[in-house]
Amino acid sequence: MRSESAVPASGGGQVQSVARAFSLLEALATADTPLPLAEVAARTGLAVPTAHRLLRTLLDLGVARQLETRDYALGPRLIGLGERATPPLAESARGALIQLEEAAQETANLAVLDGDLVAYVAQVPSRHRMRMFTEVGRRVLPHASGVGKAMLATLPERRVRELLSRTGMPAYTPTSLTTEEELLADLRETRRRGFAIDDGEQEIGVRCIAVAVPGAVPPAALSISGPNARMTDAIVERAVTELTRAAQELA
Amino acid sequence: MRSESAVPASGGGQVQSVARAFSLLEALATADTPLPLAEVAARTGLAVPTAHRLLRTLLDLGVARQLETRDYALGPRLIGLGERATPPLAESARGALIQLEEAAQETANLAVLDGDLVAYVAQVPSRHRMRMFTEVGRRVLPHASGVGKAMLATLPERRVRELLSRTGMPAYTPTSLTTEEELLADLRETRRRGFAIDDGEQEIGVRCIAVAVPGAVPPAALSISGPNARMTDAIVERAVTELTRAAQELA
DNA sequence: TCTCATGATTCCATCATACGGAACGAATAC
DNA sequence: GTATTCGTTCCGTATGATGGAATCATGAGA
Repeated sequence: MRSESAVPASGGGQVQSVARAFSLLEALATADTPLPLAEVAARTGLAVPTAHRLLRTLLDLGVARQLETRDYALGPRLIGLGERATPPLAESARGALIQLEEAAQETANLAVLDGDLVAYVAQVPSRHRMRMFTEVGRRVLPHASGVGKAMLATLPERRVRELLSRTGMPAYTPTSLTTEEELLADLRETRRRGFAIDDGEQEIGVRCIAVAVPGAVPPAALSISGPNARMTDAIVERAVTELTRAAQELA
Repeated sequence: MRSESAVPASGGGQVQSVARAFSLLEALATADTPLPLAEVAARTGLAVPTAHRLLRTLLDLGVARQLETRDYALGPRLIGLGERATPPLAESARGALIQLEEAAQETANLAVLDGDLVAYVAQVPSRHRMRMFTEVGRRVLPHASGVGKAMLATLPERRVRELLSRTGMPAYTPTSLTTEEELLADLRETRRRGFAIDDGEQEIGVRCIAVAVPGAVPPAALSISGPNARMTDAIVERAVTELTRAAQELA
């Protein structure tokens, strides 16, 4: 059996088959249409019989389902799990996110700090055709995202240093901050001005404005993000006002 | 390694560790509070080191998360999966379900036919303290549920017979229908009166009124259910009116 | 209706992988 | 300071996951 790569979609894990199973689910989630077995196998890099056996298990569990065409899709069991995994904050932020998108016409996000990672828990996508793919559930390192920096700015420097020592500061783009001092300076600036800016630090060409929800435990933040061509000063100014108001209301 | 029972929470599967992983998630979902390792292991019947290894994998994948107390809870990754697993119908039915609960003060459900099983995909729980545990994601056999019978009544008898030959007709309570003829008669009656009744056939003491969504593919149905002490004739009459109206609107 | 091709499913020999008892370590209570 | 409880790591074992090859559906094209 090969022990090398094998599970590209999701990160490493401990129990191979479980990691592979979620890799399959992720593939089904990413596709905007149900997929035939061969396609799922190809996308996950699994051997066809292996993918088949895993999918059959997921089918039995109700976590995947199969159409008459034999194509596979996500199953209803995930609905309940997803709902119960949603923090109450996400529910109450729904309205705020809708208003934010309304005001800025750009994607509005809510994220919380989950351990050392930032997890996106709710989103209202921009009405524009060109927008970020929905990233609810995605987790990223805090040092290179608007929401992450907004949250870190609420923590004592000692906690930030500890976190960074565990996560490191990999660069995703040329503008990513990669040293502790750079980041701490940025956080001071964030506290001063009351909001965080991510100018292509996570992904080239994407600008993001974020404000922490005051007093939230675990830390949480709201953001508005879009292509920097559209995120003009005027929009940013408007976004800051709305974000700050929304964050206050949530608190 | 024991090959006997081992995974009580969820149904059988093919790949043991995947079935066990979901058994753990189910345990976390069922608990209304985060659980320590020992407790999760106990509830799933898994050995502590096994549960630990699986949970660590789920942690890495973001499907579970761990609080500072080391207790485990469902992770944010499930939110996105859950959303994408939700059929569009569930989204648009939200308003209708809220109105239904409003009118009857009893739990309102939306279910779809997933293969041979009925899957609950959306719910607005009753305001009463005494009510069904949320069952979004749960799948049951159609012959013994209100929504199931409402859906089956829309299918040609041949299709119903085929389905029954695959699923069988186990009795859950003394009033469960257990023969094909009984069920087919019930379905004819359902078509005649325009709604299905489940009088304690799924669970003793629970009465349920259901109406199919006309023309839905796959078949879908709305229902209102509650303890039969509260599901009086007056409530039922009101429920039927509202359910029928709501089902028309959804179609 | 009969190829043929494509893809899904089942088999099965192989051994890597998941397993869990036991030992160890951390954290809290007493 | 000691005991107790709970979490984590170790590691030998053999089970259960694996994937190449064979078989079986399905649908297209003639």
